[in-house]
Amino acid sequence: MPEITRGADRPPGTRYGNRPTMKDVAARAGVGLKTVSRVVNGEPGVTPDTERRVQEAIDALGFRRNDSARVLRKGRTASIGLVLEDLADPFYGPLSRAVEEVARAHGALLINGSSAEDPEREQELALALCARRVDGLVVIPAGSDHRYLEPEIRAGVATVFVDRPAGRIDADVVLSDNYGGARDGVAHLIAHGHRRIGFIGDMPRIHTAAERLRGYQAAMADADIPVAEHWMSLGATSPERVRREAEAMLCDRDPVTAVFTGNNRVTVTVIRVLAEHSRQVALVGFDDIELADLLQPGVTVVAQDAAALGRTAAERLFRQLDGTLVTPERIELPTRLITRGSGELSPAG
Amino acid sequence: MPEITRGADRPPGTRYGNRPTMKDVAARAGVGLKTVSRVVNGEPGVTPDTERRVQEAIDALGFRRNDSARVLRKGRTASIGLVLEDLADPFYGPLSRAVEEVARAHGALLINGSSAEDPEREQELALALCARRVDGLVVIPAGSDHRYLEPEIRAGVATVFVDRPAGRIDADVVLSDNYGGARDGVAHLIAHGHRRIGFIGDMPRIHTAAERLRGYQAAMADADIPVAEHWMSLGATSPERVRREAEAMLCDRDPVTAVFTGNNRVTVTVIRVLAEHSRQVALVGFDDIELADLLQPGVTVVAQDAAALGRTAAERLFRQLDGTLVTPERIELPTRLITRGSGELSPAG
DNA sequence: CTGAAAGCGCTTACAG
DNA sequence: CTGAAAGCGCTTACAG
Repeated sequence: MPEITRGADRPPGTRYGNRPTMKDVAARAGVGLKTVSRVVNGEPGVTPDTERRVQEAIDALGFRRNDSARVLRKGRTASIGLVLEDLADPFYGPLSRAVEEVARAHGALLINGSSAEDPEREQELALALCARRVDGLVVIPAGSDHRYLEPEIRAGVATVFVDRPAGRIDADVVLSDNYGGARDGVAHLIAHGHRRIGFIGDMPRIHTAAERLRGYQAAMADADIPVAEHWMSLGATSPERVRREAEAMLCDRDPVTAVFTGNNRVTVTVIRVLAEHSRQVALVGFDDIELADLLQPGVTVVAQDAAALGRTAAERLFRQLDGTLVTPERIELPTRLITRGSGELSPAG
Repeated sequence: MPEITRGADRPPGTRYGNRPTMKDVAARAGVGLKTVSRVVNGEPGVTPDTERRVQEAIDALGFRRNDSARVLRKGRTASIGLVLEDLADPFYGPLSRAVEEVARAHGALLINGSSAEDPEREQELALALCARRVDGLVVIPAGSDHRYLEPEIRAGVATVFVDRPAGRIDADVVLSDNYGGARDGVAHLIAHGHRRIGFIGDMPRIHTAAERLRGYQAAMADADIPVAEHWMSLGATSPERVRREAEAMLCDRDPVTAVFTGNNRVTVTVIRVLAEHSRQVALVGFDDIELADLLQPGVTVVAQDAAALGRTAAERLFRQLDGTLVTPERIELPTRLITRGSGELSPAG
């Protein structure tokens, strides 16, 4: 096993000082710098013999082109940034993967960052990515004011917002039909005889949460059902809060017979609460969840297509970079109601 | 709304050509380049008055330092790469997030890439990241020969392998105790009276799959239970194959009374098969899965701590970069048996 | 077919 | 306290 030299053994600040450069390759092959560049980049105009000599020098020295230097000269970095809420959330995994696949198809790398739903952290991250001169940015907004990105967009950073709209700037946005999905989900509960329906969602400043609540309210209004204030609860999706709210709605003097949950995290907690509850309560949740079909009853959901959101956004990003796209648009992807049992329970008593 | 200039309106190849540089700021503020650099980097030795003038020029021009250029001069890029199998897999989300958090604490960005379990793609990705001169690389290996990374490691790229060991090179490795976890899980089934226990796992070339099979075999041997060849199945984790194998084991003339599943994807499919099956069959799965506690029966699992794997690996990576770490080590994190019902069923008949 | 010079946007090392 | 020159490792534009 060859001794592997670690950072510690090298003079500080010269991590790559011992890396061979094109200059080293040129010297060894006895050719000019530009000729090495030609060989490395597969450009034409090099005799087979010269090419062979250069290639030998490359192999002997273990040369690998420094793309950072290349980037500085070329302008484009062939990398894009993705700012999302939390990579660990099962909703963002597929979205992120979809963005990555599109990036890969365009020869670009993907830099990921989690904002943890903190607007300041979102901004810090997005601007750090711009400082690295990513070619484009896919942002799932945590904040509601994105004017800080205007100079970057003007300087040529392609930008697409996903899942939630951009705040106070005109930009490409790819969303799910949150309003329509929630409205359909709640209408489904109403169609099964429910009138006392609770809504538990995420913090009201999050666009998707507000839109889904609006959908709930529209469905209730369409059916002429007056909504009690305490049937609606927006706030942090921590299990503690959701549990408290769900229990309150269920044990009220005036208990709900069905609950519509505003996202996957809320749904999971409410399922737990309902499992401990004696009376059967209907449930429809926004976002699909794994194994939803195997629970008793199966969980009826309004599913959005996370991968499609990511794919659509990334494709628009690269079309911006192509110059094919000029006018910002708002794209809305449909949701899908998947019935599995929990949403088809009729009101008890 | 101000007109936003898109890529299309700019001469090709000069995306950032219109970005102000330190030189522009210097000219506008009437100072030298180095003075701008001092202000931008918060270095001492600038009069308050000069600093103010420079700051004004920065704001007026909308200057943002080009970190790509900075990196070229400084040596370190303050970015690390993570090569994993699939960002969309619920196991890798938390792992990835944990790596990101550690990177963030060290002021570094994270570039993610999915190998899709393809050794060639792993290599291509890892080398592309090296060409970008990431400071370090966290790799969840798809391949079994990582000698291609030797020149990079020698050149100073910190490297840590996670989840599976490196192949044919000496490097830091952070693993779960796959062997011990599987052995304990199978021993748990044996303790509940099972002797006919099936094992369905991932492809044998994947280290974790092989180790878990070894754990299964050890537990069976410890209990003096001879293992029939057709009780063990390693292969692709596609639902089709897993379903076929599970059904074969269950409907055999000599059916198993319990199944040990080798990872989360296999577990999910086997749960589906068992749900359709008339006879109750015990199940213990490797990897925890969401909502496992809410199924009927709850799913007993051998859980690994994905976040801890990521955190541990990333921390070692930065310790390599500090120079605090010199000798490659193999770290094994414990697994945890979580009993929820399915693993405590006794053999039927 | 080949290469010397200039430059990408910064930082380093040094001199005033 | 301040700045001119050189250089990081490439590519571009040009000349031979």
